[in-house]
Amino acid sequence: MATGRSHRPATRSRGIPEATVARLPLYLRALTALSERSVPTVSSEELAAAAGVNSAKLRKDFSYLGSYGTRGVGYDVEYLVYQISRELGLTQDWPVVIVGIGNLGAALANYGGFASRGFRVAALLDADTALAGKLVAGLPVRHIDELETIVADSQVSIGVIATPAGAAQEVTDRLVAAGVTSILNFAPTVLSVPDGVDVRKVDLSIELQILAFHEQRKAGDEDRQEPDGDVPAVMPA
Amino acid sequence: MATGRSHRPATRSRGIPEATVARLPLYLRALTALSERSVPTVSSEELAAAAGVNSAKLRKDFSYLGSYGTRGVGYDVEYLVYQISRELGLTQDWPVVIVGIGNLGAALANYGGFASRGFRVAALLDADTALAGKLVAGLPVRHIDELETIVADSQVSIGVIATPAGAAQEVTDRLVAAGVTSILNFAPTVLSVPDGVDVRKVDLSIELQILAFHEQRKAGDEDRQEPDGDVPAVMPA
DNA sequence: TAGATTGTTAATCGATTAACAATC
DNA sequence: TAGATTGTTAATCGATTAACAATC
Repeated sequence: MATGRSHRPATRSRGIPEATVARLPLYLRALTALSERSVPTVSSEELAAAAGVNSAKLRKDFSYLGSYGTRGVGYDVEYLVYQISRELGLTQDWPVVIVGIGNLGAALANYGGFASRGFRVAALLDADTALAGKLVAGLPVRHIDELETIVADSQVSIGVIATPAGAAQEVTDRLVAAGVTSILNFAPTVLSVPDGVDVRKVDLSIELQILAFHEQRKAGDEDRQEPDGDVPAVMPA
Repeated sequence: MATGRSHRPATRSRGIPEATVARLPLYLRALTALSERSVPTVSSEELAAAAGVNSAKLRKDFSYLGSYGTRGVGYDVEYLVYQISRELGLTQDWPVVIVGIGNLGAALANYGGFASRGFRVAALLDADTALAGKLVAGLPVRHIDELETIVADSQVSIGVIATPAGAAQEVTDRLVAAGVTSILNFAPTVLSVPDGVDVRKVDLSIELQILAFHEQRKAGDEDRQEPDGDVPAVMPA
């Protein structure tokens, strides 16, 4: 979660809360849909509904970006799309490499939402020499040994890891050494990285376990009269 | 996020914080690794390091589960594995259906972490009749029209959506109508569900955008002298 | 007993939300 | 002007963290 040094000039008080940053893409998606339907303006209430949050939260979030709305009217859709895109850094091009072109890596390479938002797949890398040259999503798979060259040549700063867990740390180390400073990790491992490198993790198994927890509670509430709270099968009463 | 009614008997004060629930799978994974190496006990400090959190947080988290440690000694690995598994509901079997067997759906079907934690793929479903019968991860793809029967027959309460965004809401409605009460959504859409149904969302595009935001800030700190803060290309100076 | 480490307290921090004055 | 809706305040809630007494 290190965000680098924070010696911001008081341009206009920086520091957008993480929770807000995480919701900006949600707003952007809803706004893009409105834009495609040529809707000119939208109220916080409507937009919040489309994004699945409450409107007070949305207005608070937007207040960190500036005053981009008009009281009594709402927000100009196009203008807000631009402002949020700019704030998120999507007005520039972000070359990414995907490492590990198994089922998941291929799925990611084919994912449409990539290109549409300033992200460009600079290369697909895999350790399996048998894969080299094979086309996935129109791009040739290249060997992992080309990692350093590609990251340097294409100025890649974002890496996506879709390797097995066992390979993830080594790949991370190589990416970081080559100059990558943001990593999206799909491998089920905790990665260690130096300060200044951001890691985000996507973990199917964790999400399912969280669902199971809540699911179990629902079952406990209804079926049986609660499968016995805290006391495990170890103790007498 | 609805967790159903909460008329808990004061068994021993329920209500594990969401943030804690979300970390239990992390601890469990670290503990499982220790268990495989036959490590008998572990301190909060060691386990926290392995899970990538700080030890105060870990001890606080565990305190919600009960007093499963021994002062001066640490935690018994096997016992803790069992307690956390039980708390998460992983001591029972959870049949899940995966809907949408494209690249991503296939990747999910092949994902090993599934079976290892009480999750069992009850069926793979797709709307494409051409896919029907094809084996993916050893299971035949079945037509989406079998959804209702399968959910009922296999007592499926968890559904995984890996369809295109356009199909996700309809699939959700059918899953919910058929009795599914937990949904893991990989489609980039906000789903609406009735109370009592939990939805968790995994969104590649959102994760990348969050990384881009931080990446942009790093670049702004070092390269240029900050790409001009708030004032867009619209205004003069 | 001395050393180690848990479980809990209390302080702090960050996020959410309702309410409403400002203002289009 | 009257109605609508933003932007902001302030209260509340939940999560994090350091510190340490309890206790093995």
